[in-house]
Amino acid sequence: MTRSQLRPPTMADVARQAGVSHQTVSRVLGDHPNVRDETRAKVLRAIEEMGYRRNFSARALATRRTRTLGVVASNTTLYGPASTLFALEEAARAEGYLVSTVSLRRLTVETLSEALDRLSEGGVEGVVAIAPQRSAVEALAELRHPFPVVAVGTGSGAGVPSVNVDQNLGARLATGHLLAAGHRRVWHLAGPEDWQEAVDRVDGWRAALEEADVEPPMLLRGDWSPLSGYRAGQELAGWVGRGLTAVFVANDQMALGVLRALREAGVRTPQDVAVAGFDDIPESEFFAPPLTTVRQDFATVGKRSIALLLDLIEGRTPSGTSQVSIEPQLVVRASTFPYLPQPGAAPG
Amino acid sequence: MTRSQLRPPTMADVARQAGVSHQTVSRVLGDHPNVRDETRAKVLRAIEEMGYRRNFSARALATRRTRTLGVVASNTTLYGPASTLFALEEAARAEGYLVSTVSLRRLTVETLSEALDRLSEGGVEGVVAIAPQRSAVEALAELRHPFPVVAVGTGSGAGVPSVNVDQNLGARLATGHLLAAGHRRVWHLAGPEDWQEAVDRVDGWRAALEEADVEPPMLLRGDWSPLSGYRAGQELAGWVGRGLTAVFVANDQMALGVLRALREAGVRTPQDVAVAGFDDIPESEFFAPPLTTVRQDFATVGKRSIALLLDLIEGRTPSGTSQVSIEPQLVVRASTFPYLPQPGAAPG
DNA sequence: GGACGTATTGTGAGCGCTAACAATTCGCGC
DNA sequence: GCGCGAATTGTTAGCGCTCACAATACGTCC
Repeated sequence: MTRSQLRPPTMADVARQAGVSHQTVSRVLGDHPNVRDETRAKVLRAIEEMGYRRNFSARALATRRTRTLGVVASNTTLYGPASTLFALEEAARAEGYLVSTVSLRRLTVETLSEALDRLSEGGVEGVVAIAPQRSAVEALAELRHPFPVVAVGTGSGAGVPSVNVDQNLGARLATGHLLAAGHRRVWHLAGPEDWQEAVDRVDGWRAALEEADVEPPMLLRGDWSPLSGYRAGQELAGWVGRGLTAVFVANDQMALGVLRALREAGVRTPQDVAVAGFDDIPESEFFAPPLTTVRQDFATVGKRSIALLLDLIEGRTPSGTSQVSIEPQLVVRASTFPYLPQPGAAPG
Repeated sequence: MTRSQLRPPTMADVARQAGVSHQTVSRVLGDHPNVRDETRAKVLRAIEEMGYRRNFSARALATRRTRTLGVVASNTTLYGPASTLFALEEAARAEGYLVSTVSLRRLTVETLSEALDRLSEGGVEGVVAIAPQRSAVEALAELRHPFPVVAVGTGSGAGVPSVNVDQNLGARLATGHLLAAGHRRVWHLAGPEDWQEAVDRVDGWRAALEEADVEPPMLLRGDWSPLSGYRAGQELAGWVGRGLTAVFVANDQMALGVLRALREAGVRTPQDVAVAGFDDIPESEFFAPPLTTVRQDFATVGKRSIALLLDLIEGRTPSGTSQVSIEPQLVVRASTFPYLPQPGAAPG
């Protein structure tokens, strides 16, 4: 780090300083075996002295590899997408890849297409698309891109390689848990219709009821937000005493709103109405009361997605058929069982 | 998109097909003015036909620009970092840059240094480091890197260009609000000591009290988590009736835990104890009761950070002196004023 | 001591693009 | 019909690296 010149030093500069050829420098940097220790030391010293760093673009051009993956996501401040994003980056890093992200406010054919173009121009070797909206799924299948794409959260129906948590199973776990606790019927506050996850959770809920030979009650819709949950909760409160004793809410944020609306209406949870959520956001354990919910293993989603994408990039796996499914897990807390876990009892 | 060959088509291929020189193709792609319309059309047609896409690495090598920025962050599943990340990417995209992210579990000198190295190898032209831990700040100042770095959340003390929300002001707003509401003293549940933001909030809290000629009560510490807030809340509950009527909690998640502990202890909020938080996470409005808190404008943080970083990259601004400060905003809800906003009244 | 195999180092040719400059074409006035 | 400037197109060098191959050095064995 002695000299500071306008142009950063090149491999040739280092080679000259070390008295070797540029190729030998390349070998040292590439950890090739056939370099004499003495030579290696000489080269490393020169590199250190000059503060040399290998030029990314030149390397990428020569090797035809950028070692960069792209991720397209939306709603990245929500717990689920943020966790998935984190897991993806960590998994990619473990495989020696860098991740370029494009975060969309809204996921439409246009924004998705634009995002893929951008990433393409940015030289990514493949893309993971966190695309829970159904519209996005179709777009993904149709759009042309010069690299493989793995979808996350699209459900397994699309003709695109994808990785998903089994939402249907999660919904059945939650609903089944409420039925097993003795509730005759279980209501459902669903997410937006154009979200595949919302659809799958509705299906799972319905399946669990039908299996128990119960007629599904009226379906309520929210938009994932606490506010929409609050409004639905006010409506639900009107059904207390008329057969409503248990609600399965499609995510924890809406469940928070439901809990609040019920409380305001003088309805006790879980004594009068039991409430279960979905996602297990970190706050759920501290809701009033602590929320029974379904936990998704985002770390595994990230790892499997990257693994699948790299398989596709290396041509190890035929595109189009690969579908990975991951099991969610029921977390039972006081909102469905008064005598169960209090905060602090479960790991924070 | 007619032919599918092993090697993707190059600019020379397109040129041949269009019957022009590769440089003309380059001009068309670069939107140069001096190209005849007819020629441009010919070239565009060839590009379309062959599904040609400009090679990122070659372009970057020739121009010496990757148009990629790096971001180092930690705790990216928390609302604050996630929001900042989102804002940064959006701002960078608006300026024509792609963002590569490295998300750390823990921010230490080693992990930070490693992250910068990775990003450097990834060819970024500059880096934004979301580094709220004080240890990270020192590391940033010392580490050598061949590109400019802008710090976010480090406070303005470090010798590094940085962008910060004025945490001290935010704490004074919250504390002052409680004092103005008639509380004699205001307690404080602080964040971890090694977070600059926690320190600044403590300072602001103290300043507001001193200005009102009030002796600061005992300081409590948490780790930002709801669980730590819950435990602190249990302790606080013991002080009710002995001078405790108001608590300023250093973030909303801990405030959630405090609210829960107080409720369990039979302490009413805000009638017995008023509680204010910090961050304004989306859930705050639906806590029981809705939480008074301090909102940070992450979108502005993102925009200003990217603007500063690009200034540094272009050499428009001398490094080392630039400090940007952004004002936070008090959001008053029912946890400090019983007759104030109910959920649904404020925008969702 | 010479031949042969192996470890080590060097050389030359791209990778696919842009920048600088050279060459050509075109339009127009006289 | 010629000359000139502007518009348009082509040519030539790299950008800094890796890959394939050539060259050299070093041992070892008979």
